[in-house]
Amino acid sequence: MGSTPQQRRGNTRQRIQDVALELFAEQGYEKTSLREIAERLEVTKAALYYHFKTKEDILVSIFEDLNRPVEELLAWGREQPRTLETKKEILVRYSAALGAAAPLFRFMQENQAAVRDLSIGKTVKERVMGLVDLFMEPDASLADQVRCSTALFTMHAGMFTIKDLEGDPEEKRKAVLEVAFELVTRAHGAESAG
Amino acid sequence: MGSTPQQRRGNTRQRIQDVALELFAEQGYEKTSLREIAERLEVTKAALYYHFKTKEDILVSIFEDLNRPVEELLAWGREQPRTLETKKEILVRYSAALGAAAPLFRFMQENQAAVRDLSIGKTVKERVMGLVDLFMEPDASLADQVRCSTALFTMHAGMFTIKDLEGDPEEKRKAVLEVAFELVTRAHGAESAG
Amino acid sequence: MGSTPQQRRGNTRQRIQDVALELFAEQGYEKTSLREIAERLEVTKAALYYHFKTKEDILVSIFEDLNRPVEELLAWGREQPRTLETKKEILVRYSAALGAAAPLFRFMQENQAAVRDLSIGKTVKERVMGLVDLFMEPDASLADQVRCSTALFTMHAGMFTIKDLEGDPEEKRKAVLEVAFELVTRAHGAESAG
Amino acid sequence: MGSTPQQRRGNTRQRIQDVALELFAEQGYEKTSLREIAERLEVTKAALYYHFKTKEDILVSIFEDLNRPVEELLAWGREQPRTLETKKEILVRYSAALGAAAPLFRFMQENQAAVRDLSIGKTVKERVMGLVDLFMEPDASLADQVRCSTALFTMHAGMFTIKDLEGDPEEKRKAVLEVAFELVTRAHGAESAG
DNA sequence: AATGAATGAGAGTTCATTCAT
DNA sequence: CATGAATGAACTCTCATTCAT
Repeated sequence: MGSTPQQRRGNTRQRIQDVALELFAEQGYEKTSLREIAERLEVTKAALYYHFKTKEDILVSIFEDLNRPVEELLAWGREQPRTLETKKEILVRYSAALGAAAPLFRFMQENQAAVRDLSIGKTVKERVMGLVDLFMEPDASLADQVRCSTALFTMHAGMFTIKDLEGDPEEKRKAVLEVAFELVTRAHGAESAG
Repeated sequence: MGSTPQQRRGNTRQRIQDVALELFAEQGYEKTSLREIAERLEVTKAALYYHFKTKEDILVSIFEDLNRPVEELLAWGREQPRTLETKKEILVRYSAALGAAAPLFRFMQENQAAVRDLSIGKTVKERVMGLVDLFMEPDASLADQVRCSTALFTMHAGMFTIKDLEGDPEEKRKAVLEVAFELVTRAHGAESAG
Repeated sequence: MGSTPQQRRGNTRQRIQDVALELFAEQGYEKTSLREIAERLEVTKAALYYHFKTKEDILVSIFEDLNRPVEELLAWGREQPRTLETKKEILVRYSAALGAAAPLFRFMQENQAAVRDLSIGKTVKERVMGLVDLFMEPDASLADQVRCSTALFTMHAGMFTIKDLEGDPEEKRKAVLEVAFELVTRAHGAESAG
Repeated sequence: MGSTPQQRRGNTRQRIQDVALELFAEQGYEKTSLREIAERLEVTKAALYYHFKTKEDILVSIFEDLNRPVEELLAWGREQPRTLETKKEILVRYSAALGAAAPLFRFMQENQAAVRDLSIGKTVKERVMGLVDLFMEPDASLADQVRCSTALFTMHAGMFTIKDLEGDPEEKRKAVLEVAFELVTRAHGAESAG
């Protein structure tokens, strides 16, 4: 059963993306060869090149597809009032976005050096900085800036560091969110109170 | 005068490590070739093999040298009473250790996928988990476990994420420590108070 | 209005030949890929295969079309008396034939190695030798043989070497013809006078 | 007894150049693969890359070695008085230079398109134009310019076109020279007489 | 303490070509 | 009249590694 050659027709592009992301996340970008991807799909390397211009292009296409929700979140966040409620809502939504594209974000977390040198590097950096900006008050102290960065980072780390902790995944996600809330709340309160 | 060939004699091993670490941190482990290292040192690739058995061995030797303080910190921490004071002292010392070997830790942070597959991967993971254990109370809640992980992670992130923030490096280090303190304190207080 | 898809209908074959020749002349036969040809025509590679059996077949078809006048000139020449007047007339007609299919002859001049290995190679060589034979007296001295070859070659060279010289193209063509006349005349005179 | 591996040591670079030139001249630059060169030498492709940076670099190195006499001839020619005697002497010397590096010049003649796109293309063109300049009087008529170009071109053609004519090679070389003399003499006389 | 010469394996990429639709 | 999808073979080039000297 499964996927006969006939059934596969027309979704090869998608299947390449799926397998590639799986392998990129598992082994890293550099260590994953196109031969490996092709073999796992039972097509030839040349078939990959029918669908994508380069190896990098495979990653770019994955990124563009899966990163869109984050992009939208960023746009949404920029139009909201800078309240604590908004910030919490952003964290909740971000957590959902990360969960929905976990392999991609795990990959980016674990291959920062590789990603930095790729064409998506610039975008990734801008996205992260854009999000941190949504949490940060204009005149935030250094410690508060660290708190906001850390809040975001905690969630990224939650993708894979925390996965070694035992416990129900959903509860872990909540725990991560709780700590992120805490950090952002503190950073928020400090300014509005000060 | 700089370093004439004569002066260099006998410290080639050290120079290889320095250049290798620099390049590993800059470009990643996989993307750095032995040719590149050799060229920058103006020796041949074969010379590298006189001093090190393999490419991986170069990294291992760097890691063994620069990770020693962390190893010692871990040993020390395990003999201390599990007080909040101890935990804070560990954070202070860890911060110093990270600062002293910044390129290595930046490298490990940005190349987690590569490191994981190398022989040092297991050790690195144990080291991190060992440190987190020093902060964690035996019956800590999930949220507290996240707090402790995050405290450590905040410091790693401080190596490179925070470097984009403006401000005096020393003050940034303090700000990072402050947030880490906060997280560990909360995790500590929750248990002893509960 | 240019060439809308509708207008293009039915002359795709011709358009392929045009674009292919243009690229072959520009970049050489080997360096020109079918992908490139197809892209420039905004059709798929498979479309090329609807009209031509192979890449080589494209070139063959171009050659067969554009070389016909030379073929006819050769046949005509063979039926004429071997006078100096005839020889000059052949040169004049050959010059016109070259001018009318300049890109093809430039291509052949600049890609002799490639042409030689293709199926047209044999024909091309026979054509050139056939023409030289029309100039050459049966018992011509070696120097006269060289003169006749050179006369023809001068005209080929005129396609592209001389194009770096400044001056009106039409005048250059005449200058080339003049020199070719000279060479053929000398070779002719030597024999008839000797 | 032929070339045992021991005997080969130390002249591999030279042998690569020899075999490469042979194949380039035989089949063209593009159609000659590094695999082919390596196989004929019974070394691996990687060995070629120990001695040369790229495929193109192999050709460049051959060109630099074998083109030197032409370079020197050009320099010499520029310091001589612009007499007919000088021009003839240049032709004689050029003929010798071409004969000494026949495979290279045959290659360049038959692969003009490929050569043009390579890094040596510019140099080749300058060399030819430089030589033609040595023959050309400043105010030469178009026909005389063609004569001078043709004189040079005749010699290049002599490398391979004329090789189909029967006769002793040395006598053919003389015949070619004779025709070249004639062309240059006419171009020279026209000006000094005019 | 180091080099020169080489290798085997494999990388990413491109090519002309095929064929069911 | 043409496309979409794919292939097999080949390409140039780079890599970590070896070893006699």
